[in-house]
Amino acid sequence: MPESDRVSAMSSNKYNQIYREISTDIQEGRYEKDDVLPSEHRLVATFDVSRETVRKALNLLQENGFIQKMKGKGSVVIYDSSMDFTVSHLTSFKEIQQLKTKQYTTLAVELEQYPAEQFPHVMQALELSPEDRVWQLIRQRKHEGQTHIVDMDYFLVEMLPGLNTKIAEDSIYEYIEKKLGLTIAYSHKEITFDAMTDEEADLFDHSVPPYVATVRSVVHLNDASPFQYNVSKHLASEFKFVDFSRRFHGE
Amino acid sequence: MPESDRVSAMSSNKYNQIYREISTDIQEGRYEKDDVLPSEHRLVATFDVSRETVRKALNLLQENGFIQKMKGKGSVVIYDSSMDFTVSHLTSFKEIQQLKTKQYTTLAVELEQYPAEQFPHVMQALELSPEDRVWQLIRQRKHEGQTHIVDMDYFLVEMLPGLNTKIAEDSIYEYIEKKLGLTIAYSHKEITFDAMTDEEADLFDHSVPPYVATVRSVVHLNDASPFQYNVSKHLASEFKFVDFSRRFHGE
DNA sequence: CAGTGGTCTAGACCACCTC
DNA sequence: AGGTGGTCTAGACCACTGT
Repeated sequence: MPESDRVSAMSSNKYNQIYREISTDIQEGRYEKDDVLPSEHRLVATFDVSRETVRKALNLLQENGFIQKMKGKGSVVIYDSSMDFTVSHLTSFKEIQQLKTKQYTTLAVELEQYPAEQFPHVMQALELSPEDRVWQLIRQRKHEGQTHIVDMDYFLVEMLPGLNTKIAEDSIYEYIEKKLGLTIAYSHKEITFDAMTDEEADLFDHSVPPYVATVRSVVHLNDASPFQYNVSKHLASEFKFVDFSRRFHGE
Repeated sequence: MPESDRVSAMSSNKYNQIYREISTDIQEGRYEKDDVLPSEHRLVATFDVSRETVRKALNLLQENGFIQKMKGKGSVVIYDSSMDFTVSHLTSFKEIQQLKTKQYTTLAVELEQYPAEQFPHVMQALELSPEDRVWQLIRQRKHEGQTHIVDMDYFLVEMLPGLNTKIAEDSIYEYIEKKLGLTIAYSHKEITFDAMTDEEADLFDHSVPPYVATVRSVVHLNDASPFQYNVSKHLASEFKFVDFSRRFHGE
């Protein structure tokens, strides 16, 4: 194999390439809000692919909030690059939200192994036996010296044997996907607002208001196995969650 | 047209029918978590459709959190009917969340027309002119005598000329979709956490904690026009937002 | 009417998993 | 090797939108 085989995680099928090309055009302003994309027929000619392939790309654009397709009219751009997509770190599952504006420094406060039975919620969420060993990782996310987020993460030790505080302070997801070759597929999240406990008040330097937005999530891999249990406590006054949803028309 | 034309909003294309049939089977326990669905080949035979049609149905099931497809293996059910999908009213865009457990009574506190310039945020979100007239609708949602949610809604008057408090206390969405024949397509939501204002404290009967979860959303129709601006204030201690997200693999 | 997107088909080739 | 899902094609017919 003489050529570069370093395509990495870049999906290289045709409809994904078309999706990336058009979404970049939208994000960089070559298409503006309310513009109409070229028709499917025209895109078929432009990209020299079949219509179904073009349609897959357009459906991706629609699902991700870039366009709205309209029968008889065309595909209209609905993404406004001037919109506010600032959002708390943890909601990084949605592409748009990768454009995070705040710079955080991450400090690993604790990284220890425990038997799973110490954390019944984790045991249940990750489908563990009481004697399985889990990492408990606690991290502070600071912005301008102020702790905005406290993350508590739980992983099965045997899946992440080499975890250390350096990795924890860089990017765990990069380690998981690039180094271990695992693929993250989906997650369930729950957001609630809670009064701070005393320990939390310490970690947040006794900020006001004494409330946190709690995001609990279970992250699953490709093979549907639950992989990570995360409890992310956000200083309530700094928390913002942004969501784009499509109406479900199947009932 | 001799036959019943009363198909209403029930999408009657093939892949939607297959989607509904299988999702019902999952929700009613005929498939359980970790079961593997029949293969695409088998479903093609069962439903007597082409493979792409079966695949559209399976993709819908995957997008909506019912299954996870795995290359070489099959489609595994990941939906657990025993899971907690209780959620605050406003997040009703996701199908799963229709199974709301709490019973709310709705009281329309105010329904008045104003010039749009009174509400700059609304004017901007709904792309109105200052002199456009908008409805302001304020509703309390009560559970066991306690106000849990205060909704403030804004609509362009000329789009909803017949709005009245009876409709407001029943279902506005039914009125919009069934009576007016409009189709809701998508929405942007923002969730933040705020201290109550004095007016809000009144509407919430001076509950503790004096904090609310604020969900601001702009709802768009089929033709991409912004239709509704909604600010939903939830008593912080009663608020819970549930999200299912798929990892985006296109970058 | 012509142009648009929505649905559906029958077949092909590939990559992945299990035996 | 045989079964699974992933991608892609070329073509068809339909429903909706505009002129």
